[in-house]
Amino acid sequence: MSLRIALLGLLTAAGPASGYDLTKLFESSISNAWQARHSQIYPELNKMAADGLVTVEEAGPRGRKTYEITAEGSGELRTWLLEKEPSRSYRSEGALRAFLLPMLESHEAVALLRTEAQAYAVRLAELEAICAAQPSSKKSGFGHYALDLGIRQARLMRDWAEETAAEIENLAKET
Amino acid sequence: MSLRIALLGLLTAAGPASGYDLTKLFESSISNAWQARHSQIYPELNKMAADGLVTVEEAGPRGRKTYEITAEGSGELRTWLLEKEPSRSYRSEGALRAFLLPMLESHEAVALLRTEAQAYAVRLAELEAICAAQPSSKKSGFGHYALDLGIRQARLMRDWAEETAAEIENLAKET
DNA sequence: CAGATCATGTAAATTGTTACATGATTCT
DNA sequence: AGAATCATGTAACAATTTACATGATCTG
Repeated sequence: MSLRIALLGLLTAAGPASGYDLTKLFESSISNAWQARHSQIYPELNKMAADGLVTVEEAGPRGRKTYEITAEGSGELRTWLLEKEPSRSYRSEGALRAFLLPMLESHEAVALLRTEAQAYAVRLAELEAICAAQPSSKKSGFGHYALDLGIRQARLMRDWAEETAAEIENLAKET
Repeated sequence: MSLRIALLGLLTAAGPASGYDLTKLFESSISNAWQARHSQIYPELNKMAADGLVTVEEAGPRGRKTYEITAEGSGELRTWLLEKEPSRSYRSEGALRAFLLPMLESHEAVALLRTEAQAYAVRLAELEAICAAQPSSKKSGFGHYALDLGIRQARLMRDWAEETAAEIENLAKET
């Protein structure tokens, strides 16, 4: 379901687009929130067309097909946002690693955490660059809130990894 | 792969356990990091036994089977932690909702965010209660770091939802 | 003894990843 | 002309969810 919602959202935010365009939008615009490969996107778009949520215009060079959201599609999206009970379930390899940290030697755990902190610092810088590049007029456009959330999350992970590394180092020193 | 790792981790943290026990441990201990249903856990344990990562003792009432991690299993877990490049990809319905917020009327978005903030406040309180109940001796045991991370994340979501609701409310007032 | 809980499984459907396959157009 | 990129798809496999199915043991 969420894939379908993400596609409807992108078609709302960016206007008519091809599967190829949407694949790239997944990478550039919404990758903080959801991911999908073209092999999942193309069949889903065809199903959505069959369900009347989008229209297809088969034209353009290289067999390009352009999809456009229909009124029914917009309705579906609104209903999902306003009426569907959100699923807050969460899967994260990073959190799984956090759970397992105590089975490592202190120095191993610290090294792992420092590497994580570094990776999240890089992501944070990337997201902040995107944010800075945004014209202030777009401050409330699509993606703005998701970007803010992504920045907060990257900062959280960086800080958590750094602080936890320091904490474990201190614990190790005491003994 | 991550399911297998989570199971090995739980068997390391909690000692020998049945599939049923592990199903409950997923809910109580590691739900912040990963989730799995019994229908996924039982077959996976059998595969792991076939691969020599755990041993099975078929005994106990009601056909209960007890699984114990082997040296090979521990090795697999350590290798995963220390050598596998972490995947930082992330899927979250909450972030998807954040992306889509601008398509709603201000008052709808604000209502949605306030509900989210409330839900995350509840989760935060639950996690903090678990943390407070923990004896200080367990401060560095399994789950401790994951719990800290979970608390930070719940707080982040609550604050983000609240602040964003306030921001949208202000923007709406200005016009 | 009835209801709750313990305990294990399988099947079908959905979702997501990786790999395979193909051809058109544009750019240098 | 050759390389890069645009553009679409399918197939096989892996992971996950939901539903179906069954029976043992404990508790009041």
